[in-house]
Amino acid sequence: MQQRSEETRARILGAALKKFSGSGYDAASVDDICAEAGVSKGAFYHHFPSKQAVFLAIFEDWLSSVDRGLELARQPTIPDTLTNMSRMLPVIFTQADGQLPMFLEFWLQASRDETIWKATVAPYQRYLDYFAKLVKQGITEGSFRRVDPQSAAQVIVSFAVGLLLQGLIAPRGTDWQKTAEQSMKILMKGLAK
Amino acid sequence: MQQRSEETRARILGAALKKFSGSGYDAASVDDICAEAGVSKGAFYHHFPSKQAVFLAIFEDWLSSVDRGLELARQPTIPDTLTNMSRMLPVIFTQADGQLPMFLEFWLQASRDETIWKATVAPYQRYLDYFAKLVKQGITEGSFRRVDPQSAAQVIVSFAVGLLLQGLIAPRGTDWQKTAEQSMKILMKGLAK
DNA sequence: ATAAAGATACCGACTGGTCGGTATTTTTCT
DNA sequence: AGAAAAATACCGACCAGTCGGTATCTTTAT
Repeated sequence: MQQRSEETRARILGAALKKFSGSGYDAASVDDICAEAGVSKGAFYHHFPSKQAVFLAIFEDWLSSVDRGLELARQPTIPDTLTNMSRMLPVIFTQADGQLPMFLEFWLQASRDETIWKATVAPYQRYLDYFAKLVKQGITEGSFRRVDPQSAAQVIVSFAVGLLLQGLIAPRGTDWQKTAEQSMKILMKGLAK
Repeated sequence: MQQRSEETRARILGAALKKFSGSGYDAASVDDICAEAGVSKGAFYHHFPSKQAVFLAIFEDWLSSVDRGLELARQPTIPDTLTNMSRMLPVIFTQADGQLPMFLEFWLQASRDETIWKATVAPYQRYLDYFAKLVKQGITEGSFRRVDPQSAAQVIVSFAVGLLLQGLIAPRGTDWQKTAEQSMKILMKGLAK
């Protein structure tokens, strides 16, 4: 069976995640990753056609986990759902820990690399639509006033992304739990009927 | 007179800006920058101690220009001031054009590099305080309800940063003028009395 | 059952090139 | 002349990806 093969592949992915997180995509060399994984360079290129491919694989895993998280946050009413989602942000801060810079770097490359751009824009659009749909539901259920769902979605995504970004360089022990909650309250008030 | 010297320095800065914008900090090599500037490597290292120093110089110039822009946006009332500032965003999109990725990359490095971190966190705090002060003024002037100024400032900054970030990968042809305005309207409503 | 044949997984030295930075020499300016 | 500015040549480290070859597992044929 390809038991060993699969374990090697997993080891490479794990090591790559660790290295990418710690030093960034560029700074993490394939040799580093191989060393971390306890695997030869040959094995690396046997399982993945390129360094970029490894990154893409990690990225897609992460997208799935976010999707799962979003679905898990669903509540009977839209405002409750959004509030619940805002509570996830601090969790992401700590859980994704050093992974944030990595995804930022990925985003960065997306603006320059055709391949990565395609892998990024699609999910981005998906999230935008996702939140637009949520807002629309919020309107029909009577929670929100009749705002433009697209714009509202953009505000929400901007806000989330901005908060994440600030998490990168925020000084010492900022209380993100409180910040996220307070912020979402303001946002919600702006949407509320 | 060190007229020529100053021109060389300016040429290096200009070329560095162009190259950093186009390909990013890492990808833009010192050789590239020198070639673009029509200057030798010796000249480069005569004027700047390192590649990073050049970046820092550019960054500080940029900060100054943002400061100037913010002051220029001031209006009699705080909501008008903020709305006015939101109108600046699309301008930044087009004017800063390819420069955005560069600053994003800078931000990224800030999370890993001690030197850069210091150069980033201070202005970041400054902007946070700046907007907190604006919000506080908005409250005392009676435009805003009694929100927590710190949180409100965080929302504003998050929102701005998030919008900028989205500008990087958004499908071309997005109407940022409208998006920014609509978004700010929602935000304002969330803060309004 | 088992040996031969074939496929898959893995190894690590090596390539061709890039990079930031330095040491040394030449030009320019006062 | 002599100092500042600029040009050139060079260094050592590093890096993504390649390649010839080996080990290990799976399939096939007797």
